Amino acid sequence: MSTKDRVLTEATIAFANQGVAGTSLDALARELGVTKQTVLYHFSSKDGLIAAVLASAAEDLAGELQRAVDISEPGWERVVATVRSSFALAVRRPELLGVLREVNRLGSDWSEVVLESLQPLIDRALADLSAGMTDGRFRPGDPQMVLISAYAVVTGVVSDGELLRAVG
Amino acid sequence: MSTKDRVLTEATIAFANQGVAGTSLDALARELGVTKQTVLYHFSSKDGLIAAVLASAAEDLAGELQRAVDISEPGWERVVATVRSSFALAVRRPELLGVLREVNRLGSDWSEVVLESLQPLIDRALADLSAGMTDGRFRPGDPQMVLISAYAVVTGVVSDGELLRAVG
DNA sequence: GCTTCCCTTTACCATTTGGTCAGGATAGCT
DNA sequence: AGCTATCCTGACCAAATGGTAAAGGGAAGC
Repeated sequence: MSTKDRVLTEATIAFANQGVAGTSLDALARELGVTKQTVLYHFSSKDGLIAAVLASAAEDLAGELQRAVDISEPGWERVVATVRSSFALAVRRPELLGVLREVNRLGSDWSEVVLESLQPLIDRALADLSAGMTDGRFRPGDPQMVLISAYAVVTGVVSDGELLRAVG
Repeated sequence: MSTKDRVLTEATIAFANQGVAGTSLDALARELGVTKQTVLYHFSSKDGLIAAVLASAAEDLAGELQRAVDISEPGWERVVATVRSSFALAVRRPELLGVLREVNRLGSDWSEVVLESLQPLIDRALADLSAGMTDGRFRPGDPQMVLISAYAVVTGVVSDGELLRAVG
């Protein structure tokens, strides 16, 4: 793996675990066994690195979810497949969801980078849920609330480890 | 309100919004119209401030939830009252849940400070859920998973504003 | 051989960080 | 009046922060 890619993946993990503000370029570089200037060579600034991390994380996330949608039939089966795949992804690559959460405190300028990849998936999920509810395949309810709850539960289970311990 | 209390409440909000690492003592003091040394006078170090914020937030949270539990009858009514009160609290003082989330990246040393106040409530909720499930008042399921999901949804709805916008 | 391009490092820099130390203001007590 | 305790600030510090400038090293092309 190229140094640039190693920086990207390590930065994603660090941003998810310690937060963007809690991750210094020095610490990140040290973790990789390079100097901070190497990081700044590949990503011209910390903001540049953030943008790259967000874009790649969103793309990965969207890609994996899209695959789960594509291999399943519409209806309930697709819902199950998507949820199952989301949990599997959350276990395999928790940093993707961690980084997604970090977007909230970076502000709306940054969220655009992420939503560019995710918005189509969100819209499609809402449409599918809505359709399934009207023709009686799903229990009626607010599709937006269902989606938000699903997202919150998945990310919560994978990201809120400390509080999870308290519950058991 | 005393300066010390003002620092505490402002620090809670700042920690919840920008994260602990993203909140400098200088910025916090500037927000309050005092100098950093004033902050360090009341809380001898940043770690001391963190500890105070966590303790007070956990206590507030536990107190408000406890009240909701106490004024309602056991059973389904209590579940509804607790959920309703949680949402109301999350809207009124979102920083309490934000700070709770921040504990996850501070590490297990810090979570002890928080859990000291919250563990009794968690245990009681688990016991009540479990009892209600066995005697048929609630739909059977995993009490721990129910509690975690409820927590995740409430905090997610209140803290993940940016992603919420994408859903609508 | 030499040059060129890509990658990485060493050497700096200005600013910000958490934190210390020595005061100063103000109120209450004797 | 003096004295003390409480609260707050200015000056300062070492370390860490994001970032720049220059230079070395190695492989490929000529």
